[in-house]
Amino acid sequence: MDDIDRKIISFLSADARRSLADIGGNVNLSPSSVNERIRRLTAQGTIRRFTVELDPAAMGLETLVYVWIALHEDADESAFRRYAAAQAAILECHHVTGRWSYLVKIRVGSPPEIEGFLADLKAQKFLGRSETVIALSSPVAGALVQKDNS
Amino acid sequence: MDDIDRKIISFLSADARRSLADIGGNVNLSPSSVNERIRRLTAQGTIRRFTVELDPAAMGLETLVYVWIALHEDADESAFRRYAAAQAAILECHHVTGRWSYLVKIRVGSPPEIEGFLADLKAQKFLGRSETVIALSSPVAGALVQKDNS
DNA sequence: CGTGAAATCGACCGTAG
DNA sequence: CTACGGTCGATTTCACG
Repeated sequence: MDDIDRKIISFLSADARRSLADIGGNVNLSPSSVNERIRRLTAQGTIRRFTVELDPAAMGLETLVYVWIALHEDADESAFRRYAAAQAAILECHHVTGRWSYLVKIRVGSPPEIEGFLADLKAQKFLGRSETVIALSSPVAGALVQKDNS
Repeated sequence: MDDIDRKIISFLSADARRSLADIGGNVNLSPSSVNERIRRLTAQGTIRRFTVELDPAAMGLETLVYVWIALHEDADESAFRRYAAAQAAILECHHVTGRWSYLVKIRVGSPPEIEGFLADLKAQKFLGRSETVIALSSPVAGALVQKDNS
């Protein structure tokens, strides 16, 4: 991982379809050398995948919500993790320090859908207490990328 | 936005380098038709960009942190938004409902670096109160994609 | 890491439904 | 308005120096 690798990653982040020749011109390397570096970065997992960033509104996911969760005291924690991974609406789920045990980030079409999400969590007996925080606007939005289901 | 568009987006999400012919074979369309649809999805902004998903550890960003922020009472809110957008460590910044005004998601190399981040926020006179939450592990991690600085 | 050849791919056209 | 097939230039890829 040298400086050239970082530059290549930066170029690919901005536009993953730029040609090897184009990238090579910017880092003073031949197309095949750039190709070899990308191949290596991908093979060793530094680059996880080539993907597309999507517009949440166009995907019908305009409402961004964070839910703090304290698990029900006899909830199966690994079952909860599997549940979280399988739910399409759950973009992130983190085990966190502080008063709550999990922080879950979800995207839904509109605020009323939050209720169904919480109801399902409750029906699965995972939920102890929770606190819901809705994002009103996002000065820094974060990329919307579909979950990796591999 | 029909069902074929959604399938194409799903294929591109999993691997944005798949050939038009390959995708076309899976959705029963000719390569040029697939190309036309991707071109349209990109032009209308549904696909924002082609990019790469990165391994946080390989990028030296193993520590994921959420910071709740209540702005200093005479902080310039739009200046804060510009600051947030410019900070490389800030992956997301949302104006939220509830007791706090902003929720900020950052990634740093290690926990000690959080202190510097908070100190800078304070030095800029943005910070009223704050509460820091560290992610211990992430059952559903969320894609790491470099910020779009366009 | 660079060069050059070969295979593959994507961009563009006219045309058709 | 969207899909198709064919052509051409560009791009990736591979063996070799």
